[in-house]
Amino acid sequence: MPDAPSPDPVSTPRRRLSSDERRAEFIQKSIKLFAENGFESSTRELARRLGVTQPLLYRYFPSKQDLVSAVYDEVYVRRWRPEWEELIADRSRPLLDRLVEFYGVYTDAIFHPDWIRIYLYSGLKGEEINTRYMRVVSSKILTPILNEVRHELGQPPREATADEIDKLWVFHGGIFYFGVVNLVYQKTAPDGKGQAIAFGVKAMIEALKSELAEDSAG
Amino acid sequence: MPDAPSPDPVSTPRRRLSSDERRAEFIQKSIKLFAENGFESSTRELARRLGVTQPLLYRYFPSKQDLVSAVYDEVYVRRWRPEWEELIADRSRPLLDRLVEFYGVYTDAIFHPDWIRIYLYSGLKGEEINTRYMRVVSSKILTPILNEVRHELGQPPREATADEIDKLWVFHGGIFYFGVVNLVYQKTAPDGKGQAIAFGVKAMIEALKSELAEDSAG
DNA sequence: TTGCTTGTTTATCAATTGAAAAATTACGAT
DNA sequence: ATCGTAATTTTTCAATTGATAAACAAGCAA
Repeated sequence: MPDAPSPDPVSTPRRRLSSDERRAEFIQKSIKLFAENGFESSTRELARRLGVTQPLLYRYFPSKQDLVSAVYDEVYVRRWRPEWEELIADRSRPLLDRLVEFYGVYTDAIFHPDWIRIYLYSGLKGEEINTRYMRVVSSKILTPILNEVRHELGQPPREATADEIDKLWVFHGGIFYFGVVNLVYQKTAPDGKGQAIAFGVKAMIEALKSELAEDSAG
Repeated sequence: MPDAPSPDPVSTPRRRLSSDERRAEFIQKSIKLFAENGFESSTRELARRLGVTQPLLYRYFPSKQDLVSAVYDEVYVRRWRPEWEELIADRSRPLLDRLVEFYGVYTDAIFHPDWIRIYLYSGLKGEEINTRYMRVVSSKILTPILNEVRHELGQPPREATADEIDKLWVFHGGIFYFGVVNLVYQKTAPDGKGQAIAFGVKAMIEALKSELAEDSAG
């Protein structure tokens, strides 16, 4: 007995795609499927959603793990925008403005069920790419923000301490977790996103300024 | 061919436990296993870790899902301390002190790989108990904190708006996510926990006060 | 039309899974 | 010492899984 009843032969007279198109379809549908059900989702369910038989997958990916890696690449690497770093460091604008705008566009990129869920699933799996991503956040977002706050205080840039980075994780994580809560509560339109970001950024800048000023005074 | 080589007959001369003890053992080992590998962990792996055969599980739990439910009960329900709510509301002490202490003991309870990972796994599964837990956090932690901040400003208590709760989620989530980051980075001893909490609480109180004062002025 | 390349399906495997039924054996009560 | 209850194991299923090999067919080139 074959595994799948195969696609409806009437509505789908067996279409044939180019190698590149089919591969891209596999990756896109995988993102949806893995985001929904985790990486233990079966290759048969994936094939079913594509209207294709399961062994076809192995024409494009030597193993399921290779498909997972392709998904990681699409989600983690391809969605990062290098201009984010420039936005944070643009001293022609007030810091508050910059950060509010940065978190606006950053969350526009990552506050999607796909992204957040794949991020969490891969983190729980202990995937190296997840750790790597967090180091990128630390070096390309958190450290630059800290530098900008220092600059506002007229302090010279210096190596960030572990405690300082921890504080920035509390702030950054607060905004991220706000996205998670919205997801869990199924708020389809995150109306409060803007004000939540503004609140977080303001609170962080003020608290950090007062701590950094304290340090240099003591 | 039997599935498991069964426990070493030398070191383990086949011990026999009471019904209650065995059941408790199943639950405790399940927490570890599910936290490590997710709820798709096999019942055979669980039995192997207990030094017991797999079908024994079904003497104690009608199905794997029943075991999962028992784990949820242990993690979500049994670890909650009702005295936390009193701690937050104890107006004989300064609010900052109360909140720093509360988040100290609260994170002592939940900043463990077991708890955090089971929380995340169950959240991704969309389990109802996870949503329920978040509502408890909202009503028993976030709303009370908001009330206390209002009281400090001499404002009368009133129903919290969705935006206000969102702001408190940003703060609370920041502290929670700090725990997640520590877990991912494998920091066995979360040294910076205390200062991260102090930073978060201070930042939140200040930012919230200034926003609430603004509102009542405008 | 013919033929070839390659996208796709069919058929099949071995391993793993949750679960049921029946046989066994530890151990406390008598 | 014997007996019976209940804890535990043995045996076995059917379903699902990732993966392979071979057959098939769509569509382009000659």
